[in-house]
Amino acid sequence: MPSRPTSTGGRPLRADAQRNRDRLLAAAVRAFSRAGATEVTLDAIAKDAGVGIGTLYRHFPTREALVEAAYRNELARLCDAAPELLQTMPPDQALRQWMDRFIDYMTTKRGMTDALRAVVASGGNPFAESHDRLTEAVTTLLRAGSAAGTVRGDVDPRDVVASLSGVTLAAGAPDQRDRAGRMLDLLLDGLRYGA
Amino acid sequence: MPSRPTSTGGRPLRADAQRNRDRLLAAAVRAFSRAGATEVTLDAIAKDAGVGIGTLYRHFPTREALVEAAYRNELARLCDAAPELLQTMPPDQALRQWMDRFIDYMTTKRGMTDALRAVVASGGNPFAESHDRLTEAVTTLLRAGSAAGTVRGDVDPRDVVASLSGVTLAAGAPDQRDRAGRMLDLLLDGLRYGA
DNA sequence: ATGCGAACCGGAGGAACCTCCGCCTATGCG
DNA sequence: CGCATAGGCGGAGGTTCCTCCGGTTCGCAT
Repeated sequence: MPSRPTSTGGRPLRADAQRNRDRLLAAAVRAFSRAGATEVTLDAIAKDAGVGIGTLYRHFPTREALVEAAYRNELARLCDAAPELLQTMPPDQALRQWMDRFIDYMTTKRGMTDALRAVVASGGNPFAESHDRLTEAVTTLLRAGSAAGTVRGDVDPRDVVASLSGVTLAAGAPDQRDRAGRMLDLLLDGLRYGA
Repeated sequence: MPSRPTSTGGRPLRADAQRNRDRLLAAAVRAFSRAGATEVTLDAIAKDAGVGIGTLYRHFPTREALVEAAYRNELARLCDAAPELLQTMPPDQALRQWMDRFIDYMTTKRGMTDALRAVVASGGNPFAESHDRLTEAVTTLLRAGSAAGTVRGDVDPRDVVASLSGVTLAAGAPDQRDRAGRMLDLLLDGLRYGA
């Protein structure tokens, strides 16, 4: 089973298509880490990757899609941290810590919020992967808390993911980090209420 | 004290400027109620108002500014409803009801979310008015709840406003109305926790 | 009425976005 | 190996955004 190189399923990409896709992604990561993801022109990325603008749009129909794909790896690592946190501290603390990291990550990677909106808004196709991972991580944390009796058990993890993204979208600017923190406090209190 | 016609303070606008401003606003309201605020070109609004595009941009530097100004009246009415609600039901119910209305309003007026982001994000100049009114309404509701003992008293109303906008931004699509409702539940539980 | 400076008007124009479609090439088959 | 074709390539061009500045108008003081 030699790894299906394409991302969204379907039949494997043609060799040239795959090459171009990789180049685009590489160029995007380069560009995004140099400047905020919002202030990079897609034309520039396409040129840097050595492909036409049309090719970029075929692979990534929207700017958000490109950003999401560029950061997918790091986002996955963040999700992987959830089980690890649970091994070193009580569930409710782990939940809080993980959420803090999430916010930190989102506010750091400027332009990530663009992608986040898409990830959360669409149960749709292209973002399903990241969306599922996020939901999975939150589910794990919630279950552990519920089992320990420190978090109520009647909450849909997807609502929590949406709330998290709400915090990011509403207070995602780096200079509002403390407000985001207080919003997390509120959310966590809600998750504890009656538990 | 014959009413200062300009919106953001400073000296009153010159007569022609005021006239153009009014025309622009009228054209914007017309356009926004015909189609979603996101899919109207600013050039079209300017033309409809009979002014140059430059004039539009001078009065409303961003699309959000225009949207916010266009809806300011209705938003104010929403805020005015807070005290009235308090006279007909217990504070925590009033709070909930008011939040529901808020979400309804935001999801109805397509394109309003664009403005909302700006309203909340910036303590800055042009949105100060709406931001203050919103905060004021929430403060009223929170205080009443706190006095009645059904809402905790140690919460900054601005954080609640931000959370509300978070709900809108993350679940503002009309087909996610039920999710938004559950997110409100969570928020309200957080506001009750330990109260 | 008249003159003057401050403030406003308007649209030309450059930048970015995104679509659309004719050309080209990788891939599989005879 | 040579051909047919599905599928990918790329960039010209229409659209919208937003800025910038020369010309005009307003409002006040005289």
